[in-house]
Amino acid sequence: MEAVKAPRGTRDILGDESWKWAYVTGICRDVADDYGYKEVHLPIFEHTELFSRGVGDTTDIVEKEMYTFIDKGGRSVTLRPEMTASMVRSYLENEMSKGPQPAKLWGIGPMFRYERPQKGRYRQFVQFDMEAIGAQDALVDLETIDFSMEIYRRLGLRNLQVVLNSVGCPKCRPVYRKALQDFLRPRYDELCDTCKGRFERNPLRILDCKSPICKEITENAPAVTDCLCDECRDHYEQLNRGLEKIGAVVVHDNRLVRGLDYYTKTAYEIQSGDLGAQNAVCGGGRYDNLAEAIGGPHVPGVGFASGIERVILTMEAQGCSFGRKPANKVYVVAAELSARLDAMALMRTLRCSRISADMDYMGRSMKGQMKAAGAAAEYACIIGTSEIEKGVVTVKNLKEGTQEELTDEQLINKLKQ
RNA sequence: GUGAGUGUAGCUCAACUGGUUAGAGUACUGGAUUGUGGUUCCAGUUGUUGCGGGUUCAAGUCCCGUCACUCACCCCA
Repeated sequence: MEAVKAPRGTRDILGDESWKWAYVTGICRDVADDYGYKEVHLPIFEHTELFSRGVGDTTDIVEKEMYTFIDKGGRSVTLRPEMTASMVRSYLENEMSKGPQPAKLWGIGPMFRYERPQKGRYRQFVQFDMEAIGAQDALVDLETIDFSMEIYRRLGLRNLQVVLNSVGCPKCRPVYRKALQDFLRPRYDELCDTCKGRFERNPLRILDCKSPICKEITENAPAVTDCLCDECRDHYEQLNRGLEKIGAVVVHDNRLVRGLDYYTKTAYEIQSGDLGAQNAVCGGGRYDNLAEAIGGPHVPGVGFASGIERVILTMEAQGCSFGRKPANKVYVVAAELSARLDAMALMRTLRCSRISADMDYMGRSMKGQMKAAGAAAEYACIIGTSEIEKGVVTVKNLKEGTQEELTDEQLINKLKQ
């Protein structure tokens, strides 16, 4: 019988890689602390309704990418495809509006989307997510973008492009929508099949179409930013002034349309030139109508999500540092089989002093143990009958090849430094 | 969901147009060196050629199916 394998689009992150994850998520955590955001732990599955109403039931995510199932109580639940809807749900449910505003939250964890895997795209993937809920000031949009850029700056990433757009609000979007439809109508027949379908349902997405014909047709289409209402225009201008003030370089792209319905006003993406087709390392924006969509009062919010796999892929492509790879300080070598219990005791002493140590459990020869020591540790601590008699341990510096005899106490003092 | 490419040892890859018992490097284990690794030398272990079926005297090689991986479309982090 064939052994069971991990499901498609999932993968195991093993010891040769997991330390990189600890480094990256540690930096995300540091930045969140410095920006005054608090960590939250939210459920990995939610009522399906949260996403169909929040993300939008005509979006690809909800229409064809969700892991939805009926639980034993007959409820339809869904493995979260993104975190923002849960964040807003949590804000409402925990009455965070009664606390300091905006509520500044962050979280990290796995998301699930049923898609065909490719480079930088998995069915289970990890996102770092931050949200500022309860404020409509453009300064918060600015902080959001700045926050994301600061993470990548600290990680040492280069060649990133911040792509910015405003997608308007319920007041101006219908105006733009109509302007766009009027513009496209004369050449409707030439649009690709998917865009014909988008024409009524979500014409903004046509701007994002990669088919050459559609690209050509939309080339001179009216821009969203030309149709913004006064409020949205002000907001966008304030944000741009702020970005200029902090020296952020952004690219304006009127075609940037996010695939989630809840975005209003600010929409942005940070793209990496060192990924494949899935080049967005971060995506976010404002979602002033999300709270209402899921049955709450009007509560504005902004935030972004960043895909950790993609960040790590980009860092690897750019040769960025991941800090120090964890390695044992000491490998304890038992010169004879009879000394293994003493080796074990020494190892325990070291570990209790927070000196990382390991030893052989395979009954290997001394030579074999030394070889393992050389591959895994800075020092070899050799213990055998002569050491036991003298009450010492032979300590060998494996890089320099020097060695000396030390008591346990001397050894700990030496290695503690 | 669509398209293309790839599946041979733990890893990286060989095996001419189908032709003997599927090889090499690396890794691993032991030895040379009976208490000392990273260099060298010697020896040894490692395989359902992804899986299932078909064609053939003969299949790692050709055909069909299936699964997985990779890349792209789509979508997005």
